[in-house]
Amino acid sequence: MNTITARQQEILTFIQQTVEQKGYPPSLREIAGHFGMVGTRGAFKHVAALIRKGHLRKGPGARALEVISQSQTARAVQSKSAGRAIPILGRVAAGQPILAEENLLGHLTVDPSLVRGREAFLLKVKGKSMRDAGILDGDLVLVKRQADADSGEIVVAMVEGEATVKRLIKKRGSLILQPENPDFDPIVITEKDASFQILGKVVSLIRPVV
Amino acid sequence: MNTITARQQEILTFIQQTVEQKGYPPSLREIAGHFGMVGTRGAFKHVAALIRKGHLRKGPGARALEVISQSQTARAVQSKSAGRAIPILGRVAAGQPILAEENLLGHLTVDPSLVRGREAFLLKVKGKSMRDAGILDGDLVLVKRQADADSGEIVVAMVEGEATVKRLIKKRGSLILQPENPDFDPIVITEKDASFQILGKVVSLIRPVV
DNA sequence: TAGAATGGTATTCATATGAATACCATCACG
DNA sequence: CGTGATGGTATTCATATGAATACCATTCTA
Repeated sequence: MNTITARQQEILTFIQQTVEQKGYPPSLREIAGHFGMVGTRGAFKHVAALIRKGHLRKGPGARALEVISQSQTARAVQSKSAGRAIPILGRVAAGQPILAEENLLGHLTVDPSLVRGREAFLLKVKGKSMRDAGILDGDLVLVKRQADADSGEIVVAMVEGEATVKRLIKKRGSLILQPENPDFDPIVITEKDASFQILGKVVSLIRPVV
Repeated sequence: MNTITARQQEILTFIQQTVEQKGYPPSLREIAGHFGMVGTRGAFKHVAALIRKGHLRKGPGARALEVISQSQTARAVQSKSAGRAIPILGRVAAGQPILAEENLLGHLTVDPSLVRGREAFLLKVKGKSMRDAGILDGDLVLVKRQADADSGEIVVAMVEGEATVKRLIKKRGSLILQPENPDFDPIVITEKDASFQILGKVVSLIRPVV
């Protein structure tokens, strides 16, 4: 049941590659066209078989194919010897894509176990506001992209057009960005502050001494 | 022209996250629904603006949105990149080869720029004696193997059968291992202490948060 | 203060797309 | 030797989806 035919593997690989390359899966007609088929029925049957065998998932609507096991195993295979190149950001300007080129300081290869699966970036920390959490000026924090976080977690957030690293405290609906240094004051986020945004959660730290 | 409004950034982030999570972009109606809009026109205009500003690309057919700058760097993130697998040591027992198997906790892939050329290992730090240097319990220090070091550098040294991380101070021929925490006392090395040995110099630090 | 850009509601339309029906060829397998 | 699974062609159909027209409120800027 879990066994897959050679032809089905071809189809699956093509779908996988298209998703990897363009960010969205091919339509049935694109699959059929790529393999020289005339109608869509052939491609449809293969896709149906792959869904039945658990290699694909189908969401509602058009072009809603999600690749299941293939990408997961591919990721697990990568985790052995190779690393992932993570972009290093110096600053994060408001109203721009986070990974805008002018902010990019370079890339650093990081062990996949530190960034399992998700989009991530490295941010060069400025200032000493998180000193007592062992995060010093110049450290690189590895940030997993997510729009929310749990209370007590250390996050990177946009406040007044600046990306800042603080501990997030949720208290009766209000948000506090808590520094880990008595010389600094907490930042309280009022509900209506639209400029506030959580960019991600700090999942690791890398300090290039010297 | 390249500037993006806050709302557009929200939309772009949502598209980005959906692609990242499911492997295909949301439809206009899914975007509209997620932001509480009624029709598709609002979402459509934002998408059009993002295409015009170069942050998205539109292929032929339905649900064929490709995220440009964001996903390209995100894709670069996914790309494999060469790193060096560095052994992680939990403890270092006296009178044994440093890399003895029983001490090995595993391996971590590290960017080559952090360990240029030399033999290196990662040591899992125990205790809080280097707290004020931002080295916390559980951190991994990346150690470059060398038998000596300059005064002021942070080193890993064997003292009384234990590997310890301290700042090395050289003073008129005598050696001091200086903690970075007032709760701990410096260790003074007498010249004839044969059990003392510098294992290497700390060149980087990696903290796997959580 | 006029005008452009943003960010919408309400509605409609053309079509790309998934899915179905009917039929067929090949191959493995008991 | 029949039977089921695979892998198709040819054709049709319902609809999810992108895109358009018309209109409006707000904000920012020249």
